Amino acid sequence: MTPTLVVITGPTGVGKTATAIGVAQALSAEIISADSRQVYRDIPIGTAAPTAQELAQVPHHFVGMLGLDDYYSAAQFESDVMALLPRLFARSPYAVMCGGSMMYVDAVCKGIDLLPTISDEVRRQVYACYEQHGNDYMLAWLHELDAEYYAIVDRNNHKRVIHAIEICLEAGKPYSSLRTNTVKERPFRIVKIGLNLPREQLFDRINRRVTAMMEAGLVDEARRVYPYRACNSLNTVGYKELFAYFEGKMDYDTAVARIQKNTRVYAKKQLTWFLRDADMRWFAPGDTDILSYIRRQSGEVTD
RNA sequence: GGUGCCAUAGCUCAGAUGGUAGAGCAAAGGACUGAAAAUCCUUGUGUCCCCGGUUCGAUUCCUGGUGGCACCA
Repeated sequence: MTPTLVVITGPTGVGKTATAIGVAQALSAEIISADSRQVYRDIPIGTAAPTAQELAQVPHHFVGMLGLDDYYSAAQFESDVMALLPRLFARSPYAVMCGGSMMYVDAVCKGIDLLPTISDEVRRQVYACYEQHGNDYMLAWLHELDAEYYAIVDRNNHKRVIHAIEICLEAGKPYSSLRTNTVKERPFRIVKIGLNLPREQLFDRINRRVTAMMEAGLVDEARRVYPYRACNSLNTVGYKELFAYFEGKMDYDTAVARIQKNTRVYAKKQLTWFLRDADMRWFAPGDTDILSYIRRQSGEVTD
Protein backbone atom coordinates (compact mmCIF):
# COMPACT_ATOMS: atom_id res chain seq x y z
CA MET A 1 0.00 0.00 0.00
CA THR A 2 1.24 3.49 -0.82
CA PRO A 3 2.05 5.29 2.41
CA THR A 4 -0.02 8.33 3.31
CA LEU A 5 1.02 11.70 4.64
CA VAL A 6 -1.89 13.19 6.51
CA VAL A 7 -1.63 16.96 6.58
CA ILE A 8 -3.55 18.74 9.31
CA THR A 9 -3.55 22.48 8.97
CA GLY A 10 -5.69 25.57 9.49
CA PRO A 11 -5.60 28.91 11.25
CA THR A 12 -3.67 29.42 14.44
CA GLY A 13 -5.59 28.56 17.59
CA VAL A 14 -8.18 26.38 15.87
CA GLY A 15 -7.09 23.20 17.65
CA LYS A 16 -4.66 21.52 15.29
CA THR A 17 -2.36 20.08 17.95
CA ALA A 18 -5.02 18.18 19.85
CA THR A 19 -6.67 16.91 16.69
CA ALA A 20 -3.36 15.76 15.23
CA ILE A 21 -2.47 13.86 18.37
CA GLY A 22 -5.79 12.06 18.29
CA VAL A 23 -5.39 11.19 14.63
CA ALA A 24 -1.76 10.12 15.01
CA GLN A 25 -2.59 7.85 17.91
CA ALA A 26 -5.44 6.23 16.02
CA LEU A 27 -3.17 5.62 13.04
CA SER A 28 -0.07 4.71 15.05
CA ALA A 29 1.71 7.51 13.25
CA GLU A 30 4.30 10.07 14.29
CA ILE A 31 3.86 13.80 13.98
CA ILE A 32 5.84 16.21 11.84
CA SER A 33 5.38 19.78 12.98
CA ALA A 34 5.04 22.22 10.08
CA ASP A 35 5.51 25.34 12.13
CA SER A 36 8.17 27.90 11.33
CA ARG A 37 8.31 29.11 14.93
CA GLN A 38 7.84 25.97 16.98
CA VAL A 39 11.04 24.63 15.42
CA TYR A 40 12.89 27.00 17.73
CA ARG A 41 13.48 26.08 21.31
CA ASP A 42 13.17 28.63 24.13
CA ILE A 43 9.87 30.08 22.88
CA PRO A 44 7.30 27.36 23.65
CA ILE A 45 4.71 29.57 25.35
CA GLY A 46 4.35 32.24 22.69
CA THR A 47 4.33 29.72 19.85
CA ALA A 48 1.82 27.45 21.57
CA ALA A 49 4.20 24.55 21.04
CA PRO A 50 3.01 21.09 22.10
CA THR A 51 3.51 20.63 25.83
CA ALA A 52 5.77 17.99 27.38
CA GLN A 53 2.66 15.97 28.08
CA GLU A 54 1.51 16.20 24.47
CA LEU A 55 4.98 15.37 23.20
CA ALA A 56 4.92 12.26 25.37
CA GLN A 57 1.74 11.01 23.74
CA VAL A 58 3.09 10.86 20.21
CA PRO A 59 6.65 11.21 18.89
CA HIS A 60 7.06 14.67 17.35
CA HIS A 61 9.61 15.95 14.87
CA PHE A 62 10.77 19.51 14.21
CA VAL A 63 9.68 20.92 17.55
CA GLY A 64 12.21 22.94 19.55
CA MET A 65 15.19 21.71 17.59
CA LEU A 66 16.88 25.02 16.73
CA GLY A 67 18.50 27.91 18.54
CA LEU A 68 16.91 31.31 18.05
CA ASP A 69 19.76 32.50 15.87
CA ASP A 70 19.82 29.41 13.64
CA TYR A 71 18.85 29.85 10.02
CA TYR A 72 15.98 27.79 8.71
CA SER A 73 13.68 27.95 5.72
CA ALA A 74 10.74 26.33 4.01
CA ALA A 75 13.08 24.69 1.51
CA GLN A 76 15.22 23.26 4.24
CA PHE A 77 12.08 22.00 5.89
CA GLU A 78 11.10 20.33 2.63
CA SER A 79 14.35 18.43 2.33
CA ASP A 80 14.45 17.56 6.03
CA VAL A 81 10.94 16.14 5.86
CA MET A 82 11.64 14.26 2.65
CA ALA A 83 14.66 12.73 4.33
CA LEU A 84 12.73 11.77 7.43
CA LEU A 85 9.58 10.34 5.83
CA PRO A 86 11.07 7.03 4.58
CA ARG A 87 11.99 6.22 8.15
CA LEU A 88 8.53 7.07 9.43
CA PHE A 89 6.86 5.07 6.67
CA ALA A 90 9.04 2.10 7.55
CA ARG A 91 7.32 2.07 10.92
CA SER A 92 3.78 3.00 9.89
CA PRO A 93 1.81 3.44 6.67
CA TYR A 94 0.87 6.88 7.95
CA ALA A 95 2.63 10.02 9.02
CA VAL A 96 0.86 13.12 10.27
CA MET A 97 2.10 16.58 9.42
CA CYS A 98 0.54 19.25 11.58
CA GLY A 99 1.06 22.97 11.39
CA GLY A 100 -0.09 26.27 10.02
CA SER A 101 3.02 27.63 8.37
CA MET A 102 1.67 28.02 4.88
CA MET A 103 4.91 27.83 3.00
CA TYR A 104 6.18 24.91 5.03
CA VAL A 105 3.05 22.93 4.26
CA ASP A 106 3.24 23.73 0.56
CA ALA A 107 6.97 23.07 0.43
CA VAL A 108 6.34 19.47 1.43
CA CYS A 109 3.11 18.96 -0.50
CA LYS A 110 4.08 20.73 -3.71
CA GLY A 111 7.80 21.29 -3.52
CA ILE A 112 9.85 24.44 -3.84
CA ASP A 113 12.13 25.34 -6.72
CA LEU A 114 15.82 24.86 -6.28
CA LEU A 115 17.21 28.28 -5.45
CA PRO A 116 20.58 29.23 -4.04
CA THR A 117 20.84 29.92 -0.33
CA ILE A 118 21.79 33.54 0.09
CA SER A 119 25.20 34.06 1.64
CA ASP A 120 25.63 36.53 4.46
CA GLU A 121 27.82 38.75 2.30
CA VAL A 122 25.26 39.08 -0.49
CA ARG A 123 22.44 39.63 1.97
CA ARG A 124 24.38 42.32 3.81
CA GLN A 125 25.43 44.00 0.61
CA VAL A 126 21.96 44.07 -0.92
CA TYR A 127 20.33 45.30 2.27
CA ALA A 128 22.91 48.03 2.71
CA CYS A 129 22.12 49.14 -0.80
CA TYR A 130 18.41 49.19 -0.03
CA GLU A 131 18.95 51.23 3.15
CA GLN A 132 21.06 53.70 1.26
CA HIS A 133 19.19 54.09 -2.02
CA GLY A 134 15.63 53.00 -1.36
CA ASN A 135 13.12 50.83 -3.16
CA ASP A 136 13.07 52.61 -6.54
CA TYR A 137 16.77 52.07 -6.92
CA MET A 138 16.34 48.37 -6.11
CA LEU A 139 13.54 48.10 -8.65
CA ALA A 140 15.78 49.52 -11.34
CA TRP A 141 18.48 47.06 -10.33
CA LEU A 142 16.06 44.16 -10.48
CA HIS A 143 14.87 45.31 -13.90
CA GLU A 144 18.45 45.09 -15.08
CA LEU A 145 19.04 41.64 -13.57
CA ASP A 146 15.71 40.03 -14.42
CA ALA A 147 13.23 41.98 -16.51
CA GLU A 148 10.85 39.04 -16.60
CA TYR A 149 10.44 38.83 -12.85
CA TYR A 150 10.45 42.62 -12.60
CA ALA A 151 7.29 42.58 -14.71
CA ILE A 152 5.39 40.48 -12.17
CA VAL A 153 6.96 41.35 -8.83
CA ASP A 154 4.93 43.20 -6.20
CA ARG A 155 6.85 46.45 -6.51
CA ASN A 156 5.78 47.81 -3.16
CA ASN A 157 7.02 44.74 -1.38
CA HIS A 158 10.67 45.48 -0.76
CA LYS A 159 11.31 42.02 0.65
CA ARG A 160 10.30 40.38 -2.62
CA VAL A 161 12.29 42.85 -4.69
CA ILE A 162 15.36 42.44 -2.52
CA HIS A 163 15.10 38.69 -2.40
CA ALA A 164 14.85 38.43 -6.17
CA ILE A 165 18.00 40.53 -6.50
CA GLU A 166 19.77 38.34 -3.95
CA ILE A 167 18.87 35.21 -5.87
CA CYS A 168 20.03 36.68 -9.18
CA LEU A 169 23.34 37.68 -7.68
CA GLU A 170 23.84 34.42 -5.85
CA ALA A 171 22.85 32.22 -8.80
CA GLY A 172 24.48 34.31 -11.46
CA LYS A 173 21.33 34.09 -13.54
CA PRO A 174 17.81 35.54 -13.50
CA TYR A 175 15.48 34.43 -10.75
CA SER A 176 12.74 33.85 -13.31
CA SER A 177 14.88 31.23 -15.03
CA LEU A 178 14.85 29.19 -11.81
CA ARG A 179 11.11 29.31 -11.35
CA THR A 180 9.72 26.07 -12.78
CA ASN A 181 6.13 26.44 -11.69
CA THR A 182 5.71 22.72 -11.33
CA VAL A 183 4.34 20.60 -8.53
CA LYS A 184 6.75 17.87 -7.49
CA GLU A 185 5.68 14.24 -7.56
CA ARG A 186 5.79 12.56 -4.17
CA PRO A 187 6.22 8.83 -3.55
CA PHE A 188 3.34 8.88 -1.08
CA ARG A 189 -0.27 9.87 -0.92
CA ILE A 190 -1.19 13.22 0.60
CA VAL A 191 -4.48 13.72 2.41
CA LYS A 192 -5.09 17.32 3.39
CA ILE A 193 -7.30 18.12 6.33
CA GLY A 194 -8.16 21.77 6.97
CA LEU A 195 -9.49 22.67 10.39
CA ASN A 196 -11.75 25.65 10.81
CA LEU A 197 -14.45 27.13 13.02
CA PRO A 198 -17.00 29.92 12.61
CA ARG A 199 -15.09 33.20 12.67
CA GLU A 200 -16.52 34.37 15.98
CA GLN A 201 -15.60 31.12 17.73
CA LEU A 202 -12.12 31.07 16.25
CA PHE A 203 -11.43 34.66 17.31
CA ASP A 204 -12.79 33.98 20.76
CA ARG A 205 -10.44 31.01 21.11
CA ILE A 206 -7.53 33.14 19.96
CA ASN A 207 -8.28 35.92 22.42
CA ARG A 208 -8.55 33.47 25.27
CA ARG A 209 -5.42 31.63 24.24
CA VAL A 210 -3.42 34.86 24.35
CA THR A 211 -4.73 35.57 27.83
CA ALA A 212 -3.71 32.05 28.84
CA MET A 213 -0.23 32.61 27.40
CA MET A 214 0.17 35.74 29.50
CA GLU A 215 -0.85 33.76 32.58
CA ALA A 216 1.55 31.00 31.63
CA GLY A 217 4.45 33.46 31.75
CA LEU A 218 4.91 34.83 28.26
CA VAL A 219 6.36 38.07 29.65
CA ASP A 220 9.16 36.18 31.39
CA GLU A 221 9.77 34.05 28.32
CA ALA A 222 9.98 37.14 26.12
CA ARG A 223 12.30 38.87 28.60
CA ARG A 224 14.61 35.87 28.55
CA VAL A 225 14.94 35.90 24.76
CA TYR A 226 14.99 39.69 24.45
CA PRO A 227 18.74 39.69 23.73
CA TYR A 228 17.96 37.77 20.53
CA ARG A 229 15.26 40.21 19.43
CA ALA A 230 16.99 40.94 16.12
CA CYS A 231 16.68 37.31 15.03
CA ASN A 232 14.05 36.43 12.48
CA SER A 233 12.77 33.74 14.81
CA LEU A 234 11.55 36.51 17.10
CA ASN A 235 9.93 38.62 14.42
CA THR A 236 6.88 36.85 15.68
CA VAL A 237 3.48 37.76 17.02
CA GLY A 238 3.64 37.79 20.80
CA TYR A 239 7.27 38.72 21.03
CA LYS A 240 7.54 41.84 18.92
CA GLU A 241 4.68 43.46 20.83
CA LEU A 242 6.18 42.59 24.20
CA PHE A 243 9.57 43.89 23.09
CA ALA A 244 7.87 47.19 22.29
CA TYR A 245 6.40 47.10 25.79
CA PHE A 246 9.83 46.43 27.32
CA GLU A 247 11.19 49.38 25.41
CA GLY A 248 8.47 51.66 26.73
CA LYS A 249 6.88 52.12 23.33
CA MET A 250 3.61 50.53 24.39
CA ASP A 251 1.87 49.93 27.69
CA TYR A 252 1.13 46.40 28.85
CA ASP A 253 -2.59 46.35 28.09
CA THR A 254 -2.00 47.73 24.62
CA ALA A 255 0.66 45.10 23.98
CA VAL A 256 -1.68 42.28 24.97
CA ALA A 257 -4.49 43.70 22.85
CA ARG A 258 -2.07 44.01 19.93
CA ILE A 259 -0.99 40.40 20.31
CA GLN A 260 -4.61 39.34 20.13
CA LYS A 261 -5.30 41.51 17.13
CA ASN A 262 -2.19 40.44 15.24
CA THR A 263 -2.95 36.80 15.95
CA ARG A 264 -6.44 37.25 14.51
CA VAL A 265 -5.01 38.92 11.44
CA TYR A 266 -2.55 36.08 11.05
CA ALA A 267 -5.33 33.52 11.32
CA LYS A 268 -7.22 35.31 8.56
CA LYS A 269 -4.11 35.30 6.39
CA GLN A 270 -3.72 31.55 6.88
CA LEU A 271 -7.34 31.01 5.91
CA THR A 272 -6.89 33.08 2.75
CA TRP A 273 -4.00 30.83 1.81
CA PHE A 274 -5.47 27.45 2.70
CA LEU A 275 -9.03 28.08 1.56
CA ARG A 276 -7.95 28.34 -2.06
CA ASP A 277 -6.29 24.91 -1.90
CA ALA A 278 -8.75 22.70 -3.76
CA ASP A 279 -7.25 19.53 -2.25
CA MET A 280 -8.09 20.61 1.26
CA ARG A 281 -11.04 18.93 2.96
CA TRP A 282 -12.44 21.02 5.79
CA PHE A 283 -13.53 19.78 9.21
CA ALA A 284 -14.17 21.15 12.67
CA PRO A 285 -11.33 20.37 15.09
CA GLY A 286 -11.80 17.00 16.76
CA ASP A 287 -14.43 15.89 14.25
CA THR A 288 -14.61 12.09 14.39
CA ASP A 289 -15.29 11.90 10.65
CA ILE A 290 -11.70 12.92 10.02
CA LEU A 291 -10.41 9.40 10.64
CA SER A 292 -12.84 7.68 8.34
CA TYR A 293 -12.14 10.28 5.67
CA ILE A 294 -8.41 9.60 5.95
CA ARG A 295 -8.89 5.85 5.79
CA ARG A 296 -11.03 6.17 2.70
CA GLN A 297 -8.66 8.54 0.95
CA SER A 298 -5.65 6.44 1.75
CA GLY A 299 -7.19 3.37 0.18
CA GLU A 300 -7.14 1.49 3.45
CA VAL A 301 -10.87 0.94 3.23
CA THR A 302 -13.04 0.99 0.19
CA ASP A 303 -16.68 1.80 0.52
C1' G B 1 -32.86 74.36 38.88
C1' G B 2 -29.54 78.17 35.88
C1' U B 3 -25.74 79.06 32.21
C1' G B 4 -22.29 77.33 28.61
C1' C B 5 -20.30 73.58 25.34
C1' C B 6 -21.11 69.13 22.65
C1' A B 7 -24.24 65.32 19.69
C1' U B 8 -21.18 63.10 12.27
C1' A B 9 -18.63 55.62 10.19
C1' G B 10 -17.92 50.08 15.29
C1' C B 11 -14.39 53.88 18.29
C1' U B 12 -11.79 58.86 18.60
C1' C B 13 -12.73 63.00 15.93
C1' A B 14 -12.47 66.51 11.37
C1' G B 15 -15.62 69.31 7.94
C1' A B 16 -18.62 72.44 4.47
C1' U B 17 -19.73 81.32 5.05
C1' G B 18 -26.44 75.97 3.21
C1' G B 19 -25.64 72.03 -2.66
C1' U B 20 -26.60 64.92 1.49
C1' A B 21 -19.40 64.19 4.16
C1' G B 22 -13.62 62.25 5.41
C1' A B 23 -9.13 61.01 8.47
C1' G B 24 -6.82 57.77 12.12
C1' C B 25 -7.81 53.35 14.63
C1' A B 26 -10.96 49.03 14.48
C1' A B 27 -13.08 45.69 10.76
C1' A B 28 -13.35 43.12 5.95
C1' G B 29 -11.10 41.13 1.34
C1' G B 30 -6.65 39.77 -1.42
C1' A B 31 -1.38 38.55 -2.94
C1' C B 32 2.36 35.13 -1.78
C1' U B 33 8.22 29.83 -4.49
C1' G B 34 14.51 29.16 0.09
C1' A B 35 13.65 34.97 6.57
C1' A B 36 6.45 33.39 5.57
C1' A B 37 3.69 34.16 12.88
C1' A B 38 7.62 37.54 7.49
C1' U B 39 6.41 41.23 3.74
C1' C B 40 2.91 43.78 0.70
C1' C B 41 -1.93 45.50 -1.67
C1' U B 42 -7.28 46.90 -1.76
C1' U B 43 -11.92 48.51 0.69
C1' G B 44 -15.36 54.19 4.15
C1' U B 45 -23.83 55.06 2.60
C1' G B 46 -23.22 56.75 7.56
C1' U B 47 -31.37 57.98 9.82
C1' C B 48 -24.36 63.76 9.98
C1' C B 49 -29.48 62.76 17.85
C1' C B 50 -35.21 63.84 17.29
C1' C B 51 -39.60 67.19 15.96
C1' G B 52 -40.64 71.59 13.56
C1' G B 53 -39.16 76.36 10.95
C1' U B 54 -36.46 79.41 7.18
C1' U B 55 -34.87 77.98 2.09
C1' C B 56 -35.28 75.88 -4.62
C1' G B 57 -32.31 72.87 -1.23
C1' A B 58 -30.65 71.86 5.89
C1' U B 59 -26.39 67.19 8.34
C1' U B 60 -24.82 72.69 8.18
C1' C B 61 -28.84 78.43 10.09
C1' C B 62 -33.21 79.13 13.74
C1' U B 63 -37.15 77.37 17.69
C1' G B 64 -38.24 73.38 20.83
C1' G B 65 -36.97 68.50 22.69
C1' U B 66 -33.69 64.44 24.27
C1' G B 67 -28.87 62.74 25.87
C1' G B 68 -23.75 63.84 27.55
C1' C B 69 -19.99 67.04 29.74
C1' A B 70 -18.47 71.51 32.46
C1' C B 71 -19.33 75.46 35.65
C1' C B 72 -22.82 78.03 38.95
C1' A B 73 -26.57 77.23 42.60
